[in-house]
Amino acid sequence: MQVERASNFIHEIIEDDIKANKHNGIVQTRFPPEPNGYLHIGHAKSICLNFGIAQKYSGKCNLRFDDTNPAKEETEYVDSIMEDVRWLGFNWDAVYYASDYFDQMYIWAEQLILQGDAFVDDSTGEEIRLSRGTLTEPGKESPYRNRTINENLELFRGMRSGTFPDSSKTLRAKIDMNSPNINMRDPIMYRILRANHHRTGDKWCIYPMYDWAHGESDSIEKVTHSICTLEFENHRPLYDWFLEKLGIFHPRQIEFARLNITYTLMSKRKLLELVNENYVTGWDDPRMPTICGYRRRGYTPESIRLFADRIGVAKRDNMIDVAQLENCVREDLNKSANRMMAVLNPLKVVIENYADNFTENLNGVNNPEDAAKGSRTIKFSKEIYIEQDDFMENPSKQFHRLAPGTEVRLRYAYIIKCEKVIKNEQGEVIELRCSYDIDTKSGTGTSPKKVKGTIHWVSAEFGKSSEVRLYDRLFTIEDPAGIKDGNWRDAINPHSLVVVSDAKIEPALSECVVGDRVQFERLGYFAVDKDSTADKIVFNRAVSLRDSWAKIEKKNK
RNA sequence: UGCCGAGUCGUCUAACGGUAGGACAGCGGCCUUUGGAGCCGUAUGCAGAGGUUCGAAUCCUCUCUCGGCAGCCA
Repeated sequence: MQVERASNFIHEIIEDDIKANKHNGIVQTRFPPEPNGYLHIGHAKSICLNFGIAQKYSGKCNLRFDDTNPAKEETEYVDSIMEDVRWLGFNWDAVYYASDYFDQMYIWAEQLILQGDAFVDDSTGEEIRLSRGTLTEPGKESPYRNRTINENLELFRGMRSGTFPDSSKTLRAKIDMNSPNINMRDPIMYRILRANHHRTGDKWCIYPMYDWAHGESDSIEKVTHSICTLEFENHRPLYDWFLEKLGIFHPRQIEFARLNITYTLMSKRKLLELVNENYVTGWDDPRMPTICGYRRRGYTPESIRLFADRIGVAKRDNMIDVAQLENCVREDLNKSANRMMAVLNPLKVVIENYADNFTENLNGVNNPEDAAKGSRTIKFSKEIYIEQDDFMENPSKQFHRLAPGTEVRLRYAYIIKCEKVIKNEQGEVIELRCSYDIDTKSGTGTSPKKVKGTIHWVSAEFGKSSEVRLYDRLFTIEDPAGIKDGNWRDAINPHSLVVVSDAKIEPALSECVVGDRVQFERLGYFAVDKDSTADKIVFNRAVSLRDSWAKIEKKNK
């Protein structure tokens, strides 16, 4: 799909730079995830932005794992991140790891020590916290701040070689404890931490902090535009300070507002908790806002890219209506998904005047939006299932479906009339007896008869059984992250998953394979889940169709 | 209370001193063998107050509101 990229303030900056021949007109970006969790749709926004810029301006975009904290990072996450970026449809120019640069960073750290711009601090974590000051009060200088260059160098080498216990010392940039920007109050560059790193193993016992690693990694990669989210805005002075002190290639950091979606949580930490506390079945649970969750649910990469394009990029905080995302999914799937028939809540219908043991082959169009998708044969028989919702014993005037004595068209088949309603002892409707009009067969064009409604159905004889999982928003309130008093867990929607264990599907549907996406006519878009077995295929509802009847019903209440 | 940043329809997003436009959501209608899709129409917005200007969402001043920052996380 051709995604037209709307212009935004970052594109403008880049276009100005190109015009000014900055960096000889070269554009280099990067997507820098920390491999400590799965990617979510917020990352997708960033991925589309960074890779999209590379495409638009004939530049390059790297994938770089920001793996400076071995305590949290795992190879499992690295693998999933690469899979998700590829699935979204992007190819990186190179894969790098911040850990690839540990040696270079170490050399640069010694350079700063030599320049008198960094020192080894023996203060404890508590002491550092206390001396940092507050938002309104300046900090106090560490008593170790004025060590000699040689002493600092010796101690720092000791830190690296494992002479000192974990957390007993840090390397700090020597900047300004009075700075109104707390990030500039002698920020920590290295901490001593004996942890096995997913790539460097036990080679290092000191690890660089984000601020000390990020800009330097960008610089090594000659990133021209280092795009990150708003919470790093206050870090930019420090980002620039390091690069200036080092005198190395200086990328420009640009911040944009991260994505928020209604009824959705977007923090990796909270998503991890949802997984660990079994509120969902895993990172790829179709209710999760993760890339793999959406993938499993049936969303397409195109739909997510379209969404990223539609929502734009700016600096103001935002809360995107989840309907916006769902609309993108519908828009894409409407074009690409084949139509099939499935009945979620079956109500048996016996067509009394239809011959016993007779069947007919009907023709169903696979996709009215795409003639190339062809058609299929659907078998019709005397006993069928229709949707319980498509029958109403005492209908309102606006109800266009089946009711006692009324007529409705069966999609691709005949017009039937409800002759008799059969109920059980509890008074529930369990079966309908209908008659069909042989002159109304679909496609013949011979019948002058018009009916207002057309409903879907599945042959009782030829249909198959299926499990269908209906997903709804995971949270009951628009901004679960914004809950002040109380727990976001309280806002979890207890009905976010409804399992239909015995849905009836037309035979062609049972031939679908995992990942296939189809439209169940009049119901929504569904995707075959990986839990499917040879005996039972499982469908996930990606998104329902727009339901104007539901709207009418709602209004009448 | 310090610093940084942001305020445009309900929600997003455009406008670069010259008619406030688009998308989603809403509403009304058309069409329809999916109450789908599509099509048409429609309401709602420049945080406030001053100023500069022939003309301000845009430039200036003040005010208000919201967000971020006090991890050896990123």
